[in-house]
Amino acid sequence: MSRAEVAASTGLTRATVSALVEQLLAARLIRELEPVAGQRAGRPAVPLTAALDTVVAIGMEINVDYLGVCAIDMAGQVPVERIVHDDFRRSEPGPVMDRLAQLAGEVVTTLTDRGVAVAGTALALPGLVDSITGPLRLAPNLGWRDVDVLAHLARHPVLAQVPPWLGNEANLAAIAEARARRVGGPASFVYVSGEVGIGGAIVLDGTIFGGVHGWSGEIGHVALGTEGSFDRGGQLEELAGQDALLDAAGLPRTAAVAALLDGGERAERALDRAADALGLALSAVLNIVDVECVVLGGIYAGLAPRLAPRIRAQLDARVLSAPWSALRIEAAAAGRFPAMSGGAWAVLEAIADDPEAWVRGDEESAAL
Amino acid sequence: MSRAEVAASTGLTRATVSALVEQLLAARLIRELEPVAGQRAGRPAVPLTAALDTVVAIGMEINVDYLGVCAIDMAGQVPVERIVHDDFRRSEPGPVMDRLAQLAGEVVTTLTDRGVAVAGTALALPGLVDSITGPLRLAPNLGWRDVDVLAHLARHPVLAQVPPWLGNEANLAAIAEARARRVGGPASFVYVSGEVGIGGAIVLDGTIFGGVHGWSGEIGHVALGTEGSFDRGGQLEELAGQDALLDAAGLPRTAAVAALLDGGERAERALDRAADALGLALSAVLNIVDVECVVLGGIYAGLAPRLAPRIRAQLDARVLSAPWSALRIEAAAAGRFPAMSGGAWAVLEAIADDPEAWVRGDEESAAL
DNA sequence: GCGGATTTGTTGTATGGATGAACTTATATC
DNA sequence: GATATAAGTTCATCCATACAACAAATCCGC
Repeated sequence: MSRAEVAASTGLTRATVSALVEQLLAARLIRELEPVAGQRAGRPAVPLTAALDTVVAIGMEINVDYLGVCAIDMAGQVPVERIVHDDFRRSEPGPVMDRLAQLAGEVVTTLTDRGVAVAGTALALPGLVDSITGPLRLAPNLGWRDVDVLAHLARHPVLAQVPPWLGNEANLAAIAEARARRVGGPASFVYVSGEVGIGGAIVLDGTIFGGVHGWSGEIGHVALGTEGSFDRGGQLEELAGQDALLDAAGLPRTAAVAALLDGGERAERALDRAADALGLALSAVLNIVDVECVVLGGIYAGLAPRLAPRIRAQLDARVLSAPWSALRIEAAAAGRFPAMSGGAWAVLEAIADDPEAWVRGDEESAAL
Repeated sequence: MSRAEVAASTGLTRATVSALVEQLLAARLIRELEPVAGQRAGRPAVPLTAALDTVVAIGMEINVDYLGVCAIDMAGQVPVERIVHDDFRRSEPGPVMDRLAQLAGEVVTTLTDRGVAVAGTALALPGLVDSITGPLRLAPNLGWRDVDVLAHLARHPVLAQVPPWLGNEANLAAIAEARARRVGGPASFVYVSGEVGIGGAIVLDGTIFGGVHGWSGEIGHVALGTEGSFDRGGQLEELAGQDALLDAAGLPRTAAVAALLDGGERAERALDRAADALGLALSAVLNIVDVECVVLGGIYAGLAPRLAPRIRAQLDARVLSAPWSALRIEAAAAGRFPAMSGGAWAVLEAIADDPEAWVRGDEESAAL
């Protein structure tokens, strides 16, 4: 996309676009490629692309059985990725956060030594985070409750410089998914993040729909199967979460989820039941928020072909608008650790949305 | 609110605000009140208010047992309101729309004769409307399906001049409710419209959350009570809709809903069960979209004190974020026929959002 | 191989919406 | 009545963008 194309698609003049591009180049947010003499007559256009490895954001994640840090640049490249596998069920928050901060500190210093500007950091957590700064209210599968993550991480000097944005794991993963799907215009979908817990997020035109506190999309806790009375009835997570699935299939909880696909009759029944439960919960979601696409992420990504038909049957039967909606059920397209890269991407997107603020801030810190 | 206050709260200078106010006054969108010598020293401020009876929008509605037309001006006054009661269950679309058009035509000509500018019209329908122009896909309780409302109404010359925006009854009612609640900043809530059907809408910061087609909020069709299997299970509307409620209470369907409040033991049980069903469905809504307030409208407005405790019990038990959310369950505050006035209000809000476009359009039509 | 057509990017000058400071108007207070 | 205070207006200035002309780099036809 050249200056002239930008001008044509935005309605600004080429002169204006040139001036703006000048600033972005100076800020190292974009770069020029070699002009490629096309088939058309006229002076060849200078293609503009996101800059490579000049400005990065750090994405971090603490999840049930791993923690990790990655960096991504404006071009979406991942110059660094560090993962530590461990079991954090019922863990002590302090030491876990210290390990993360340690890892993140190493990554940040490595990058700044290479002259790369670190624009910001983000941390994905499997629970309810109160705004992007607030405490982690509840992370059921870690066993954490009311943890002031930001205050703890600020004790580490490197992270105090770039205090992380906190976000829900599923919400940030959905951002990564939205990025992966944004070819041909922004996407709208419901993202289902299947892990030990089941999270979710609603994306409209490429933007997360967070709600008042940012706690939208908790589809794992939608009530199902009330058995005729309204007093009982389990939630989706208890029926279709990773542990529930493996238990129902008679497999050990340490088994790979892929084992379900040729796990015999019990596994088949477990998958059918999980798909029905997912379909029922998703029918509620789609009656409430009108989107046309369900994206299955986490453990469901690999199971998507197996689950989709039964999910679709529930949706077709129960979603009022189904006859006029081109409902789609798809496997997630974002890579491994989408929450981590999604968080980093959110930071970079904020810069892309308001490059002026970043340029100003950059000059200020240069002046110090 | 004076020019100086506007300047202070927007960050613009008083000079700029004065210039803009000048235009709005010329367009008759706002008016000046008498300066009131306050307690403060200094020149008294000239209060500015929405103009009265100079620019109006027409709100129309076709519902199951009435149709109507009203006009409201920028100040929210209702200079005209015309209602016709009738039963439109399983009606023929054509004649019903003709009756509405007839009524609307009279209202419009009356107003224009008085020198009032009609900014636009809106029509509320109890069903799925495909965008604000598109056909009415489905109105279950009217028995209408795929009706091209706009084309039919355009056959009436007066309405062809001001083609209506089409909208879902619950969505437009929620707009009226948002307007009634916008004191002290925009409101976020889930609106439940209890009628023969149960509609709903999600409002975030005063804006309807429509989704891809504008079909969000169909909570009447959320599935409940699956009896252990996922194949069966009714929807909320069948359990807590007006007809279901009256049937369960052993009352005739023509009875007033208020009769339930002292309808004996059967009515009590029916109300309990409806409240539980509403609570369960709303728990799904609140897990999926994070808002803190549920507004009960339609028939539920009058029943709110009776229903709220049981609804709240369900929400507290089932909404993951309930412990950190100040959940409120309230009766609707908008007046009678909220969908009608909400539609009209939506038209006026569009003008308030972009007064320049209206001023331009006004000058154009004056030039003709 | 060279002039014309074509498209890109840049360099001016012009303009419209907002700013900021000074000014006028209208009140309260001492 | 003098002074302080606040509201609204006037006017010179600024800044981002538009507009127009130009330079640069390619393709095309003869």
